[in-house]
Amino acid sequence: MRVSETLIPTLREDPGEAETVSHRLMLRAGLIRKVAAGIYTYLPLGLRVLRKIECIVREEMNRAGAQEVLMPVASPAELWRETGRWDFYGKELLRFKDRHERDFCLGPTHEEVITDLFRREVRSYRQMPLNFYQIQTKFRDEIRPRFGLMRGREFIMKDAYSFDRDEAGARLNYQKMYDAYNRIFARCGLTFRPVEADTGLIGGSSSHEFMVLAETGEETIVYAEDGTYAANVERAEVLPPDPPTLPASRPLTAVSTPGRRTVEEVTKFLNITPSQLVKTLLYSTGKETVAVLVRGDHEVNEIKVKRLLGVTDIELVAPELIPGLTGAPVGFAGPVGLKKVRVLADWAVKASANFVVGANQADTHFIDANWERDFNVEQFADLRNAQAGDPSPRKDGTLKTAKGIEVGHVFMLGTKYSQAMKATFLDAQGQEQLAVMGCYGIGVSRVSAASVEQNHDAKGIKWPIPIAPFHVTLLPLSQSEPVTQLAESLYRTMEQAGIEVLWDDRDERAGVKFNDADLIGAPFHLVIGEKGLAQGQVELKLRQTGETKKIAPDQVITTLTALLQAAS
RNA sequence: CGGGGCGUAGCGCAGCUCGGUAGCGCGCCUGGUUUGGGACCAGGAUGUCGGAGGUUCAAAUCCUCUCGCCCCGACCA
Repeated sequence: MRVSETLIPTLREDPGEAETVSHRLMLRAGLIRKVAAGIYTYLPLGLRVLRKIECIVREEMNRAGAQEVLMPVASPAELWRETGRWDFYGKELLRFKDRHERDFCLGPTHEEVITDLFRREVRSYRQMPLNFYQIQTKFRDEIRPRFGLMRGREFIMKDAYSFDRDEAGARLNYQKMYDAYNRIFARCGLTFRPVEADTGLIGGSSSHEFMVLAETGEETIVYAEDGTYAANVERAEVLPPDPPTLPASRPLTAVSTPGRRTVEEVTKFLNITPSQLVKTLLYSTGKETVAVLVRGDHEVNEIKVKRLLGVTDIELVAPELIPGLTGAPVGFAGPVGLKKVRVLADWAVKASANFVVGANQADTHFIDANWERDFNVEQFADLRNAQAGDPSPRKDGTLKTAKGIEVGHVFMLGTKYSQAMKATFLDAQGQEQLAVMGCYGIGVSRVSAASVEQNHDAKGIKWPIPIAPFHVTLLPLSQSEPVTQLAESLYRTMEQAGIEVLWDDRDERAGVKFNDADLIGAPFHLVIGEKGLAQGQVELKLRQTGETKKIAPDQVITTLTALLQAAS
C-alpha cells in the first residue's frame, strides 16, 4: 500500500484529549479518530490491525470447534425481558424504540439472542455440544468511557456461547476455550496471564479473566510469585491468619484526636502503625446498615461483603447520614456501642488486640479496644482485598500484585439463561433437559490498545509481527531515479512474496519519513538512500530493537521471509 | 451522578483578570532553494471564538442558560 494513496493522518503533537499511551499513539499514528465519547472510526491502519487480530481469533476458535455466526446489533426488548435483564442491566443498555414504538436495545452481549436461537433450532442431545461465536460490534453505554479503545462505548468483541448436555461437557468446552484463549493471546504477541475471576452473583463454578500485564491496567491482580495461583483482586481469597496468641488486653481508653479522621491522620497523631487501627465502614444494602471492620492497612472488598450478605448491591452510607447512625461526625465511627447495626469483621481483626477504633464521638478515638470484650462481632469472615505479602490461598508462596488489562474472559454460565428462556433438549432417555451454557469473550479492539500499551517507546508503536498493520515500511529517501526504481521493484517483489509493505512514496524529507515510520511501528523498516545504494546496499531496521543491518537489494526477500517465518 | 478542568484555524495553544471587533507555532496551498532523523526563503488561504439568550455604543472577554469533551471518584456483563 502506498502512503500517498492512503489516509494515514499522523500527528506531530500529542492530541490534548489523550492521556494514556495507547490512546495517544493510536491517535498520533493515524489508526483511529474519535466520533463521540467512547466511539471511534478505525482508519485504514487501525482496521488492518483489527483484521489481523480477528483472523487469529477466527483460526483458533474454529480450531477449538466453535462455529461462526453473526447476530444482529439491535435486539428486541422481549428477549431481554425474559431473562429480567431489561430491567436489571440498567443504563448501560442503550435502548430505543422503532417506528412502531417497540422497544429495542443495542446488544451489549448476546446471551439472550443466542439462547433464543438454540431453543428454536436444537431439539436433541445428538445435535450437541455446540459452540457459537461471532466477531461483532458491541455497544455498552459506559458511565465513563476512557482511554481511547481501552474502554469505549462501542467496541469490537468476539463472543462465544457453548451449549452442552451436562456439567461435564460444559467443563470440557470451558477448558477448550481456556486453551484457545491462551493460544490466541500468545499469537497476538502479548504478555498476559489468566487469572481466577469473580463469578458475581450469577454463581457458576468458574471464571477466568485473561489479563494483559501493563502498568496502566484498570484491574489489579495478585499472584503467587513462585507458584501458579493468580487471581483478580476482586476474587482472591485471603486465608484466615493462624490464630495468634493475643497479648493481654489493656483497659479500653478514650483519647482525644481533634480533627483526625483518616487512618493516616489518626495513626500519625497517635504514633501507631495503620495495622494497629481498625476502621469501621458503614454500608447500606438498601434494607439495613452493616458495619464492616477491617484493619487500617487493609481495604474492604465489597464483592466479598455482598456475597456474605447475599445481596446484589451495597453502598457506603452517605456522609450526611453517618452522624445519625454513630452520633459522631464522619471519621469517628467505631464498633463500640454501635446500635441497630450488624457488625461484620475481617479475619485480621480477630487476630488483633488492643487496637484503635473510632469512639462514635466527635474528635475521640478509643485505644486498646478488643473484640468481644468491648463490642460484639456477628461474624468474622474474609472481607478484605488480598495484598502483596499475603500468603497465597493455594499455599504456594507469597502474593505479589500487578496491574492488568482484561482482554478476555471465560465463564461457566450453567443454566441461568437456558432456565430463564426454557432452552431445552431431549436427552437419550427422551427427557427434557436444560442446556448447560458457557460464554467466552475477547475484546478485539481492546487487544489492539493493550498491545500498544505493552509495545511502544518514546518514538511510537512497536507492533508485534502477527498483528502489525504491515510487516515492512519501505522508505526511499530521495526522489532520484535509481532510488525510486529500486523502491518500486522491491515493493512489487515483496508484495508478490506475500510480505505486507507500506511504501512511503511521499516526497518528504528523510526525517519526516523516519519519524512517521517509527510512530506507525511496522516491525521492519527498509531504507533506500543514495549513499547506501551507491554501495549496492539498502538498510533494514528492526523496530523492536532498533538494530539495523545493511543488505543487498536482492537479499531483501530472503532476509525478510526468514525473519517473518522465525516469528510465526 | 458528585468533584475538578477545558471548548478560540486541521493540530497544539495564547488572548479573557482590565470589553474596542482575533493571534502564535506546527500543518495546509503557490514559487524557489534544499534532501539520511520532524529544512529554509518569499508569498498565501483558513475562524458561526462550542451553541442560545442577555448586558453594552461595542462581547472571545461580563452575566444566565445549554451542549460537548477530558481527568478523578462512584458504577461496570
